[in-house]
Order: sequence, then structure tokens, then C-alpha cells
Amino acid sequence: MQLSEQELVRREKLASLKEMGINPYPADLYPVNETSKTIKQDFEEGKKVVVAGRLMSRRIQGKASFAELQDSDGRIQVYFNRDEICSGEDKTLYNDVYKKLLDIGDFIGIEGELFTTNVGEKTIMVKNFSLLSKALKPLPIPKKDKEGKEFDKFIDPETRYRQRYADLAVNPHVKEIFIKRSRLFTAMREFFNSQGYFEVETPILQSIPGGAAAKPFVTHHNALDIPLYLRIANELYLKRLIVGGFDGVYEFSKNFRNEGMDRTHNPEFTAMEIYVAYKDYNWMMNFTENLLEHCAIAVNGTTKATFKEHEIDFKAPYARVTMTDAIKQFTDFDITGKTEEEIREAAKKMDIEIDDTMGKGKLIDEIFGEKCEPNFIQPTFITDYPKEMSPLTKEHRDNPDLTERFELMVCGKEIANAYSELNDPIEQRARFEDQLKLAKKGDEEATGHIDQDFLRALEYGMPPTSGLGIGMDRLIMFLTDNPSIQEVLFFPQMKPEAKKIDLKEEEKVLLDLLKTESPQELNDLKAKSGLSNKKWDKALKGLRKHDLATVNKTDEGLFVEKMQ
RNA sequence: GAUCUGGUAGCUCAGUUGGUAGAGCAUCUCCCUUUUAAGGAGAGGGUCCUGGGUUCGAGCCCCAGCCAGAUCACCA
Repeated sequence: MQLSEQELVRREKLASLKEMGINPYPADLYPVNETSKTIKQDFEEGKKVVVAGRLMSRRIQGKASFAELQDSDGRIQVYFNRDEICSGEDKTLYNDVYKKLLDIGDFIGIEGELFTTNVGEKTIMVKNFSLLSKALKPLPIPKKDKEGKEFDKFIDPETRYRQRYADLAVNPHVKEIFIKRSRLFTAMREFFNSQGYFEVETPILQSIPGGAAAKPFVTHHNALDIPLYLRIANELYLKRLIVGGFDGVYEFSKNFRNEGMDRTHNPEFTAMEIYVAYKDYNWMMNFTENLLEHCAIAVNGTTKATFKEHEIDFKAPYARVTMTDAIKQFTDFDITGKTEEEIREAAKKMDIEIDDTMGKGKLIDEIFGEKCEPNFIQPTFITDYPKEMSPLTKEHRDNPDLTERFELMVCGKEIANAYSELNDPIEQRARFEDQLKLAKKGDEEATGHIDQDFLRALEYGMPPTSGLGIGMDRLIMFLTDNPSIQEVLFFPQMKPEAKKIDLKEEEKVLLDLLKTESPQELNDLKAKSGLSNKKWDKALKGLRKHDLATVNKTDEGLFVEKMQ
């Protein structure tokens, strides 16, 4: 590891502190009794306070200095005066420890008294301070001028996501997103709990990945010697609990999907699913709009939210439009009573890309997605989806081609999905079998496994139930005006940083040879390298240790292959 | 997966036709006891993402790759 000049300087300061008998990483608690926020709220001249935080800026003026201390609630100005801190002859605590050995980013504890400066800034007069933790890397601190213009903003997304700790430490608006995220979860829990619904946990490792159509992550259980999948959804487990007799269950579910990543998709994401017995999807629409109104107020203090150029209002009630009407409205095409072929022709005329694997439901979904979806900016329930797309949904009470399903669209994106849940076990088995056929026909979205245990549960009887799923990440994106999912996840998935490995001379020689050709016959490579037996052995072992090369034994002999 | 854009000091960024690598902030030294983008004087700091190529000479041109972002494709 090569250290920058500033990092070297800080390490030297660390050594000097230790020499002076100051522990840069003390173990004992620091008796904090106020925060930057409480000090400003209950400000009282002369009040004695003990606070702690990170040193974020310093303005040193000889024998006195102003600095800013940042704690989890914000910042407060502190004033270091040489003669206040060092009342005797010995001025090293100010001259050396404070002025020379502390740096921006260090955690310090301060005992002091409150006062107001000539320019009116509420400030702590430092009486005593202690180093709580020394920062060895300089923080990328942004600055603001008098007009509020920002300089040196820490904005490179790659660095911010990879080093979220630094991002959070220097960008208060980033922290605010996550505070709102937490408020959203709390608000939902309150809303559910106040109605007597029960928070549960269901398996993340599943032997059959069900409840949605998506490519799962696969892992292996050694003791049982079976494949296991990270869940793509928790739906089928929550329904089992309804079978078991709970009237309302919900779970915040981390789901995992082994698919592409972009600004709205992360391989792991959070869904909230709730199932309530004896309800239908009409009830669930009322429930959903009330829930979201409650959440929007809890998060932002208002039902209104700005997303990009749109102002959206989460105040209930929301418009309800059937999928048939939506398509009629935006394409002048009425899907009612049409055959698969007629719909296929219509889709072709609309310049929608289709292929032969698409069934009737999929075609309708494509038309809707292409021509209608982007038009729904304000929260709108789209209802009554075609049966083929919804294998877990009850058939519509008035129309056997449709299901009792709705999705909630906001700014042209789906944020919630709900059904009157299918509870007829025979019908459910038939739907699963249809899905299997679709999967065999090549529809990648169709479910390829049948969960027999889930069917067994339904055979014991599940009461009429309505279920709702909400994409929590998407919802918080809308509530905080962030068009990228990465901004609302603390640690979005990134490609691992390439390890920079210090290779020895001989190892570099070998690696260069392998770069020209790989794999290579072991003895050929050894001859080409011109290394002595001992050096050859060491170099090859070194590369294998760093996972840069591997040796394969085949019928034709031993081969060295470059990895990655 | 495709296309476009970007990667230069700790941070934010300049860098002309290919000709000794720059600024502000940060850092270091000195001055400065109510400042707030404090101020004044001086100094140090670089794997120009990586590897090849062209060239007398490459941060800049060419090729390949890595990483990221945007757009698109994909996505219950």
C-alpha cells in the first residue's frame, strides 16, 4: 500500500501523540450529555456541556481558533482558546496537541461552556478536550461560500457508493435519505400493527424459489447436499401462515434476483408483503391508498412529493382504471372478447416488439407496458389483469379471462401489486401446470417449478385473502426524489474493486508470459520463463496463491492457465 | 448485452496542434485571541485507470482491457 503524503503525515502525528502519552484510540466511554441539536434548541449562556463528534473544519488564528464539530444531529461551532485550555505555563495542549496533532476528521470529546460570538454564532467555549479517535485518511470535505455555493462537492458516484461511510460523513443530504427510509419502514409497521396485523419472518433460503418469476441465486447446502435458492419472493410462505390461522401477516422481505442491474434494479432489494384474510382486492385498494397517505406524511410531513419534473400527491383516494379501459384510452383498441391472434395483429400495428412465445396475457401486458404505463403519473390503480400473467390470483368474479389483481402506478412505474389471492387448490395446480407449459414454450418469466407443499397447504383450506406487495426501494425513491436505486441503498451492489497485488519480479515474468497465451503446457512455460527450479516453483506458487493462475492436469499433460 | 460519456494531486476540476503536469481547497512551515469559504507569507505533494502500439517525443493519437455513469435492451 502506497500512502499519500497526507496519510504519512497523519501517521507521524499518531506516533507523536503516543509518545506524549495520549492514547489515540482510548477504550473508556466518553460522558456525552448533549448533541449539536439539543444545544441549539435549549441554548443557555454559560451552560456546561459535554459533547463529542468529528472535527470538520478549523479556522486557526494564533492563540485562538474556531472549529466545527459534527455529531449525528449536525454541526456546532466550538472555540478553542489557548489560555482557556492551558491555564498554567504549559501550553502544549493547545500549541501542539490541538494545533499540530489534530486533523479534520478526528473524533474528539469536548467539555465546555456555551456562549455567543460577536457575529452571533452559538458556540461552545472549550474548557477541556480529549482525542477519541484519530482519522488516518483525510475526509473529502465539501465547502460552502457565503451564497451557499458548494465547492469540492464529494459527488463521484462510484467513490460515494464504494465508500458510503465517507459519503455519509460529509454529505448530510445523503444521510437524510436514509433517515427517511427508516421513517417509511417505521410508519408502515405502525400502520399494520395498529390494525392488529402480525410481523413475521419466513425463509430466505428456499428449496423451491416461488412466488414470482425471476432467475434465482443458487447456493448449496453441504450437510443436506441439496441446492438451495435465495428467495425471489416470500408470497407462498406468507399464505401458508394464513392457512395456519393468522388473520393478517406481513414481512419486510429482502429478495434476491439474479438479473441485470440498472438504476431501478439491484440484485437484492426489499419488498413488503402483507396478507389479510377475509378481504378482497377492492378492500386492499382502500387499504393501500390509506397506507401510502400515512407513509408519505410520516416521511415528508405532507402527502405531496416531487419526483423529477412531477409533483405527485399520495393523498387518498387514487384513480382506479381497468387494464381494458387503460388500453382503450391510449390505443383506441378494445381487447374485450378478442382472440390471441387479433391481439397479436393489433400489437404489431402499434409497432410493439412481439414474438411467438407470447400468449394472450403477455401480449396485453406488452401493449399496456408500451402504450399506457408511462402515462400514469399520479398514483393510479390499474385493475383486472389477464389471467395468464397472474398464476396466483383469483379469477375475476365477473369475467373468467381476467383476474382480481391491481398494480399501483406512480410516475409510470409499478410500486405495488395486489390480488384477491387464489385459494382454490385444484385451480391453483392447473395454473401452475399452465405456467410449466409456458416455461417449456420458452417464456423465461413463467415459473418452472411446482411447489407441492404450497398446494398441500391450500388443500387444507385458505380463507379468502387479499395480498399486497410494495417495492420499498422504489417507494422511497419516489418519496425522496431519487431516480436511482443506488441512492436509497446504503451499499448498492458494485463490481468488486480489483485487488492491487504486489507481485514479485519472477511472478510478473510468468504472468506476462501467460498473458500472451493461456493455457500453456507447464514445461514449455517453465523453459520460456528461464527461471531456476527454485524461482520457478516460488513464482508459480505465488500466482496460484493470488488466484491469478491455476494448474490443470489433463490427459495431454499439465497446463498452466491464467485466471479471470 | 449495445451505444455514448468519463477516469489527471486527499477533494473538485483545467490541461491549446503531440513538446518540462496546472489551479482552488486540503496538507506542511511561519504570523495572527470572537472567526465562519477567516486572513497574510512561503513550501511540498502525481502509477495522468491498466497494458500494448504509432512517434525523436503521448495526459492528449490508435488498439485491447478494467471501473463507473447515462441512454437503450432485458426485467411480475
